[in-house]
Amino acid sequence: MTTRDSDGRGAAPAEPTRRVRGRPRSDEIEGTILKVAGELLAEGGFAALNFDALAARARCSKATIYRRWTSKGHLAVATLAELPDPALPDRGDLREDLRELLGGVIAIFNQSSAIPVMQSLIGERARDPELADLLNLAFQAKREGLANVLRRGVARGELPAETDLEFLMDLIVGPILCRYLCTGAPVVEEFVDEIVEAALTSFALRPS
Amino acid sequence: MTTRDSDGRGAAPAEPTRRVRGRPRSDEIEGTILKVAGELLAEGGFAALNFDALAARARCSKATIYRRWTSKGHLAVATLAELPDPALPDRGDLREDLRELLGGVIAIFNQSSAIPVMQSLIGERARDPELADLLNLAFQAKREGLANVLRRGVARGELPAETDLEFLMDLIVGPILCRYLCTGAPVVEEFVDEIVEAALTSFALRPS
Amino acid sequence: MTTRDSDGRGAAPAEPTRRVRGRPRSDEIEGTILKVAGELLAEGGFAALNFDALAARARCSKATIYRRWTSKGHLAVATLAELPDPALPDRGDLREDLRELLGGVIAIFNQSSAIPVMQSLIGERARDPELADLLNLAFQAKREGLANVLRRGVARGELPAETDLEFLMDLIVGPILCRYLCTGAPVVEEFVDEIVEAALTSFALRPS
Amino acid sequence: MTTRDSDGRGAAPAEPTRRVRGRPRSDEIEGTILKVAGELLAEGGFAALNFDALAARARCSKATIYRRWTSKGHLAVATLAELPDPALPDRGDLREDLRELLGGVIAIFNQSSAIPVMQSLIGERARDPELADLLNLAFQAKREGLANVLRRGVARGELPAETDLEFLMDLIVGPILCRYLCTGAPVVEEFVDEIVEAALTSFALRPS
DNA sequence: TCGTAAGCGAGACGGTACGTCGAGTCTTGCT
DNA sequence: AGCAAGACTCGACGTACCGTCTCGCTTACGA
Repeated sequence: MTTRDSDGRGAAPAEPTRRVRGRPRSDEIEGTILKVAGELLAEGGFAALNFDALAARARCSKATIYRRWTSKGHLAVATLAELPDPALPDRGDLREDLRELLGGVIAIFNQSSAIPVMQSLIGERARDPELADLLNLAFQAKREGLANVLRRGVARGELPAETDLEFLMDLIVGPILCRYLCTGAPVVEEFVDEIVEAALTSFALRPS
Repeated sequence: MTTRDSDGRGAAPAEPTRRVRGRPRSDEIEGTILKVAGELLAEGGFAALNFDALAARARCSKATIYRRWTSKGHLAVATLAELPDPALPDRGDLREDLRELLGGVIAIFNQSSAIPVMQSLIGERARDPELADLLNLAFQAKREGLANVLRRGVARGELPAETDLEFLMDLIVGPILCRYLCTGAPVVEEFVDEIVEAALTSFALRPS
Repeated sequence: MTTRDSDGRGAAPAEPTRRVRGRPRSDEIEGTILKVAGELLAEGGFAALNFDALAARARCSKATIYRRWTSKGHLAVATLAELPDPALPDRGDLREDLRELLGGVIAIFNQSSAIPVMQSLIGERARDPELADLLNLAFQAKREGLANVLRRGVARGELPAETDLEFLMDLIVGPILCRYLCTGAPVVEEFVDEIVEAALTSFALRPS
Repeated sequence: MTTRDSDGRGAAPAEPTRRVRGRPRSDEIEGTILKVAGELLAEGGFAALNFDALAARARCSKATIYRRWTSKGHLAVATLAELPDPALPDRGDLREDLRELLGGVIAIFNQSSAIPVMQSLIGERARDPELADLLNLAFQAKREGLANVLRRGVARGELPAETDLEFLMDLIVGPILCRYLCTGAPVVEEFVDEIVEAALTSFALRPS
């Protein structure tokens, strides 16, 4: 998800006058910038995401970057959105689905450089409300997979119909984020399993 | 808790020659700096904690600040440590104690400007490992109260003796931090109560 | 005098196949650009002659300008060449002719915005030798009128045949340029008259 | 003559509280900057006077330069002021004195890189009125030597008491500047001698 | 009449310099 | 030795302009 200034008009079907005047922006450059930005972030975290260095390594000019993303934060959010999403499991069992989904998520996080990036972005929230919104959107998107799994659990009768899904998600996601972002403690499969157990114990109708 | 470089208090018994050469440091200035730093942080977050501005408002020189705290991060951690600690409840009931303790904590956080400061500090973790350690210490200190309450619950037989307290604390603290730091959602009494209920449902021997 | 790249006027006699393929350049735009360029120069000097702003105000594209003038300097020289030339006097008396010619010149300069433009162009000489040549041509053209008047003075016997006209022109033009370009002092009729007197005193055979 | 923001208090005798607080500005750096600036100007004219390059070559930071001179123009004027002044001749004869003084001046100019610098500065006059004032002061200072020689000529009776010295100076200096700045023609001893001859023919009481 | 070469508006592009700002350090003279 | 003041280095920031380029459209000649 990039932050082009001219987007978000929302699903215009059969875009008739979509052809804008002037030279179109280069998609290739956009990809290169995101790739290089990801590399820089992986190498040295948010602090290393330096527009001068980025421009030099992407062989483009700073203006070309600023034309697309108005700040380091926006760019970092965009690289975050490039992260792969884990496969959505659907095995017919809530416990199984949760373990698989969360296992996939932490596998992706553990072997990417996304954690320091997220930490830095949280630091930027304080100064840039627009970035905060962007970040919320990104978070929401990431939570959507979890919401789907839980909704299926409700449909299957594994969770009560009146379950407060938002709270349940906080309960599941919170401890993971706490380790990733605050304490820096390792997040492993067993930790996730314990969380799933605790959540199901608290909420599930038939704790198997 | 400041981070004087020449700490080591408590070691020298009967400090007779404690009188060092030269002019002694002014305690008054130290308090002023912390106060002003807190104001700046409250006004504009970590970004507003600018040493030039701070020196000007505290009517001291930058050197005087650096002599005490070696970086912005250290200073911010110090202001965080100035936050009051909630009273440690001990009513003989785990549920009551947890609700009171956590309620006190969120009351303090909700009416201070500590949240953006913590967000910023998490952002700094990525760049400064030394700061990360400092921050961990500060976190640990804050968790100590919770650990005490839980330990008393174990002693009273409300929790199994083999309970993984670290995990339980992650389970309790995680959702709160998740809201404070990531989603920015409000943290109210009801939310805390739900967390306590869920935690006790999962772990308590007699869920009352 | 513009600086079309496809100049070569005057050479081809009876240009039969002069008609090139493709859409011909718009003369109207050319005039508009020169007009707007003159306005910009008058408003803020050479620095204000900004191709982006110029294109916007002339409602044309930058490419259209660059197609005609290869640089800011060339364009500025072109606007300078748009200045009117004073009438060439021929009253049969050198003193009279000089006073009239020079009076006409300073009248034009005083009420145009050409001075800051010339100053800026002199500044560009240092960096762009090609522009320097262009500027020399423009200067030469402006001096030609003066040369004619002086040559008629020689022909009438008012000046010695062996007079170094180049030097005499420097002597006459120098003080005026000195004021216009260096000191910024006002250039009025009396000043010109004094120069003419001094020049004739030094060079004329019969100082009337 | 530098352009320190805090100067011009004018000849306070026995400056008592002249000692300002804080670290004093480094004279050494100031000299280095001026030297390097002169080199850059000599190498590539005003366009090469690039603050980044200058800072790199002078091994100082841009802020240190900006602290002293607020723009390229100011800095260039300062390097101009570093030019040596010719010896003030006083042989008791106006013609001799003028030839020697002007010969000295053109010798200095011809073997320095001051001409393109002056051209560029004239270009900047148009945009920066403050610089224009600075430049006028510098010009005035340079003219002072000539004014002294002429005043002595008046005192000796070689020039009429009522001579308009300002005009006479324009007459002498104008042609030289014209060549240096506008036409780029060489300025040699013979040219200066001709000017002196012409000026004396027009103004001197006893044209020797 | 229709193809095609050039002109055209729009605006993205790589470069380069700008002037500013914040961090952390250093250098004065005074206390 | 601490202190206020303020200069210092370093390096990123975001902006602006230059001169070039790439689009898709328009114009008018010539086949």
